[in-house]
Amino acid sequence: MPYSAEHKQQTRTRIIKSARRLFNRNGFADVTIGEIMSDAGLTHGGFYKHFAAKEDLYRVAVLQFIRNDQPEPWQARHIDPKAKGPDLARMILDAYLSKDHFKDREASCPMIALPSDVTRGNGAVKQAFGEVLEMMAGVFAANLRPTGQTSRERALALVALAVGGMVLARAVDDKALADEIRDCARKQAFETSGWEEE
Amino acid sequence: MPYSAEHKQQTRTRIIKSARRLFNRNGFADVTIGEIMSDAGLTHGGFYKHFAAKEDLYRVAVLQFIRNDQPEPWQARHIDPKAKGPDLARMILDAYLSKDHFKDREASCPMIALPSDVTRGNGAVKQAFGEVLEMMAGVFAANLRPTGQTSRERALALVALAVGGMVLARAVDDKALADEIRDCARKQAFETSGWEEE
DNA sequence: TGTACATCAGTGAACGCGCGTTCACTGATGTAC
DNA sequence: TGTACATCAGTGAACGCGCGTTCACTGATGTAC
Repeated sequence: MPYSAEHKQQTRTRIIKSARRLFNRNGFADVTIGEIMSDAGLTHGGFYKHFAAKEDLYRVAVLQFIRNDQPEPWQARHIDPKAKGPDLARMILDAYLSKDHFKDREASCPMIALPSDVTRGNGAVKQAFGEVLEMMAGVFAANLRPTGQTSRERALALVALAVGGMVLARAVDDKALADEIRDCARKQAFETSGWEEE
Repeated sequence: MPYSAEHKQQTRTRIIKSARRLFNRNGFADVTIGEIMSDAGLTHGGFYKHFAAKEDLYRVAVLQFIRNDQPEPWQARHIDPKAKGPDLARMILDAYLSKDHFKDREASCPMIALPSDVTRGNGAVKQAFGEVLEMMAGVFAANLRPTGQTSRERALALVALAVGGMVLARAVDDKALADEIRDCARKQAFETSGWEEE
């Protein structure tokens, strides 16, 4: 066997990381395979030794966010890895609506960076998107006390509120307005969840 | 003067309308000038008698969509033009989170159809985006009783919840999940606003 | 009124370019002996 | 230990295609006389 067993896997991981950053920043259409491979320190031709097509990599790149075992900087700054239960849920919400997350486009959650791209994407990509959503909703639901609505219902609404707040904040020109939206979404999210704000 | 004075203006308007619908559905990159012109009943070459470049039309089409004060079908079906106050606010929320709006991609709110495109777009488009947001938040705020938070704070959170719910519903593959998200966002929105659900 | 003319919206072939993808090749590596 | 070999990740030229854009042309129209 030429090259060690992990060699190809490592290269593949490098490509995915570059892809995720570039797709996150510029969307699917405005990133070329050449750019991604060059960012990963390779040439464009080798791409097809790792992926069948550009769309294939796109799907994997979206999933990289939840498959990634290393927390992004904006997560690490707000989430204590030892935390559990409502504490963990509160920290995840806190990180999600943080200014750190707002600013770090390349490493941000794909639900914020790529919603309209994914909407127009193929089934596989949308399915990957759904997985991200379900994972976040799952953590929330596990730590909500049901009120009039079930905990899942409130968890999904909470995800919608957090994602919507961040998407709008990013799409707006006025920085003060962006902060205001993010802040209002955060306040309402803590009000709805009942988790104690720090 | 060949052709009547309005002739060119009418053609231009026809191109913009076609462009708006197609961009809304497919985004900037995946719509060709040929498609737009063909949709408007013309051939691609004539495009440059009306616009300097594709990007120019994109800007105009998005702005026209945003400034359009004629209600779309999905709005007309849920909003009584004579309604005022909390009734109107409730109807707007109802229309926004409706299945009609969900399905009508071509005429839907740009905050749902184009968020990531606009995020990567220029200042003029982002500013117009902010105008829609403020208009929607304004109607909500005027009809909310302040609780712990000001009515503006809750209004912005309400917009975030509605937009987030719709964006996520659209980006997901599973139709049942899409309906579920939309439903949860709706329930939470009515819970938060205090307006009576129909 | 009719006719010659000027204008310019609209046509469609053509061009240049960049992209995704393919492919023959290279060369670094692990294995066999 | 050294050497011949097989493998296959990675290279980079090339291909095909579709797109935005250009351009010489057409023909419908309003105007001049």
